[in-house]
Amino acid sequence: MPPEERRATIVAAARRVFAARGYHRTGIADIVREVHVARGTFYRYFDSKREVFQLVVETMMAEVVAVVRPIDLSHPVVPQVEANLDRLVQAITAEDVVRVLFLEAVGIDEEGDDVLRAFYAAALSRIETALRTGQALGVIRSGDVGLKARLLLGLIKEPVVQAHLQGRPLPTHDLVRELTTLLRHGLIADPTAR
Amino acid sequence: MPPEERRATIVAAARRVFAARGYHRTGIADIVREVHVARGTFYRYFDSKREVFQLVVETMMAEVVAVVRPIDLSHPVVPQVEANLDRLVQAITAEDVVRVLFLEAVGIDEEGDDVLRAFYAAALSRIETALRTGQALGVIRSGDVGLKARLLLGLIKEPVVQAHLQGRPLPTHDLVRELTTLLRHGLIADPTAR
Amino acid sequence: MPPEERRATIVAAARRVFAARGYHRTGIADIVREVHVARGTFYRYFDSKREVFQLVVETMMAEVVAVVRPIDLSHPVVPQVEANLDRLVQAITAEDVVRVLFLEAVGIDEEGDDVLRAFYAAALSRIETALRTGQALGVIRSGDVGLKARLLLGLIKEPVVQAHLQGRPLPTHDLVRELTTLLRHGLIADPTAR
Amino acid sequence: MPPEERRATIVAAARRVFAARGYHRTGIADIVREVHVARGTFYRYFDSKREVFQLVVETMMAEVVAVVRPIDLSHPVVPQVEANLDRLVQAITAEDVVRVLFLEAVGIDEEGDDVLRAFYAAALSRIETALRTGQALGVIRSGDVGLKARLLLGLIKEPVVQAHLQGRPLPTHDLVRELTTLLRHGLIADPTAR
DNA sequence: CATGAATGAGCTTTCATTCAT
DNA sequence: TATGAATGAAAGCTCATTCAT
Repeated sequence: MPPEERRATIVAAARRVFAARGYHRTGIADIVREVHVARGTFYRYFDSKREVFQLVVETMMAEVVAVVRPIDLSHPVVPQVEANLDRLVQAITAEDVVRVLFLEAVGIDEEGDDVLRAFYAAALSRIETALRTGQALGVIRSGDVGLKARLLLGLIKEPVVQAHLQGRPLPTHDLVRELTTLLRHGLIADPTAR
Repeated sequence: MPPEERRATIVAAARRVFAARGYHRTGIADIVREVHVARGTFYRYFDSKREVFQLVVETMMAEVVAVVRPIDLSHPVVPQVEANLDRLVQAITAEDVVRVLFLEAVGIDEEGDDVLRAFYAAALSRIETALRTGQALGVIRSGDVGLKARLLLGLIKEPVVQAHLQGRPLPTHDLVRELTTLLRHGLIADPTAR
Repeated sequence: MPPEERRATIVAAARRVFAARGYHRTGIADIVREVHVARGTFYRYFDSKREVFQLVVETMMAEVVAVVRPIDLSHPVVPQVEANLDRLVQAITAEDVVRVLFLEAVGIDEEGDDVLRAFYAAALSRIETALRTGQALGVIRSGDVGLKARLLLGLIKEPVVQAHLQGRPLPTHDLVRELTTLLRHGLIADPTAR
Repeated sequence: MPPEERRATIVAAARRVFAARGYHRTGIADIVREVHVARGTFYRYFDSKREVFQLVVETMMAEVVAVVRPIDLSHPVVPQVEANLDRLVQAITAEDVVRVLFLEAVGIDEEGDDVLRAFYAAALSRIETALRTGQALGVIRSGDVGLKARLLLGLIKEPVVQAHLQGRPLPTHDLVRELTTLLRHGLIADPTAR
């Protein structure tokens, strides 16, 4: 098996195990058992447990980010935003993403927290930019975009996390509908326009 | 030092250490060093590290819950809700509460997750009841209260968590204002009427 | 409660607990719980767990020894020997004596082993003296009394220990009868016939 | 070093240490120091201290049992019995066997006691069968074989244990001779004379 | 390059003993 | 004298990481 492929296999296995058991309860033993590879082999591809975990986390971050497409202002904006929202919820609803990215990735160590911080900073900054654009276009209520961005983040993240915790499936479309309704009549500048 | 006081001292120290280092990076050694007490003394008061942690978590849950007062429908509702919100945000903004309750308490073990699940279930159920009352009074938009409750939870939790992660202070009043604005024009049945 | 009485109460409790749980599984906590006395009080009367245990052991040794009465050669010997045997078996059949003296007292530490050694040395020496007297009287087969004494000891101890281990009661009189028959005639039915 | 060999080395070391210091005074540290192996290595091969100890005990039991060969009734019985006796005494005279099997194995925990019980039950049952055969052949005195078996056990075990306790060597052949004499004729010189 | 046995620091927990009250 | 809270050494065990084969 070519190195890159082996490496990928290990990451995939690690992802599965981390998602199933969490970071702390996962041992290298669990990962190598899953890949059918010896312990030593694992350490040929990664320096530490921390490293694979970080890789898994960053892969997930990339996946989530990739799903959000830039808004093309020369086309109707709302459907694009809704499609983004839909894909985003879809992406973060995946069992392993919720568990690893939202529940396990936090508090491992300083370095891990840095990466997490950077991820959320980037996400928030992107939302803020979008909001500012919206304000300039007069479709987003004026005011502090920083707070608005964080509120938006919570609107998306929390239902997903709660559904995971309670072990119930989350109907993506219902969530998006409820969410957009909330946004339209609360965040949209001129609700009477509808 | 009377037993109850000593016990409280240990819990307090544990709370500080867990908040500073997280559950997994905290050793009994850290806790007893903080209280200036011998290892054995810790185990006179608690059966295990898990037990103190759970106690700290449940104490925090109680603190958070205690802050939310029942709404008296014979008085104006909005100020009461806003006061509740204000106190709630205040309570969960505390550094140690964010870290321990929102970031560390998750995924320790099955029993811990059960407690957490129960906590959120109770919180959501309380929010849902309030929403249903609001719907009956015609001040809350109709529709699934379950999803609405989760959205509300996210609106409150996420800004707090983000502020903690980014290490920035959260201006409670700004948050509450922003939040109520969002709620008024999004969740309130007929914004034009007001 | 006068000191001597208290001391005795503690020893008695210790004896019960040691008999029930063995030396290693017994904690000072178990003993003081049994006497309804504080830990500190225990240490006012004894220097260590080892010390009470040793006291219990030595008490038992004394009890066992006390039961064996000197043979009066001016009276018929056999009934006296049989009465001694009977009392001896009775004494060591007591649940606590078997457990503590025969099973737990061994291997605690060098000092404890010394006491045990001395006990058995005294017992064996007493048996040897009796055997020698018997030989002089022509009622005991000639030969090494050392070995004979050890064989005799085993004849008495082992059935008691086995009954304890298997949790079955030991019919004292049957044992003594079987034992005296063996001593009188051996186990082999008709040696001359072979 | 091949795993089986390493495992065996550890068991051998454990056996030595348990024999020298007893179960309770032996730490994993003592064992691994003896094998020149790290603590972790020990736990690669055994789940716990209890487990190796049990293995050592059961190995000894097997060794002792293996030494006793079935009697072939088509050949002279007495020499076969005496050879068995000789080998048996030889086997249990080994310093480590006496200490571990006879003195330390008792009272560790319920499971250990079960194994011990089973061992003695099997041994006694084997002796009883032999005695019954002997009775059928008319060479063993009639009467309860249960008690007789326990007496026999004591005749063999006790001299060995005593020799160990007193730190004196036990002349196997003398013991066997004395023992067979006792079995043949009893201890009393001339019972009919009285 | 792959293996898996070996490592050892570090963890939680126990418990005989001490000592201030 | 009696108390029981406090002590801390030491135990058994885990697991991320290393390294000889």
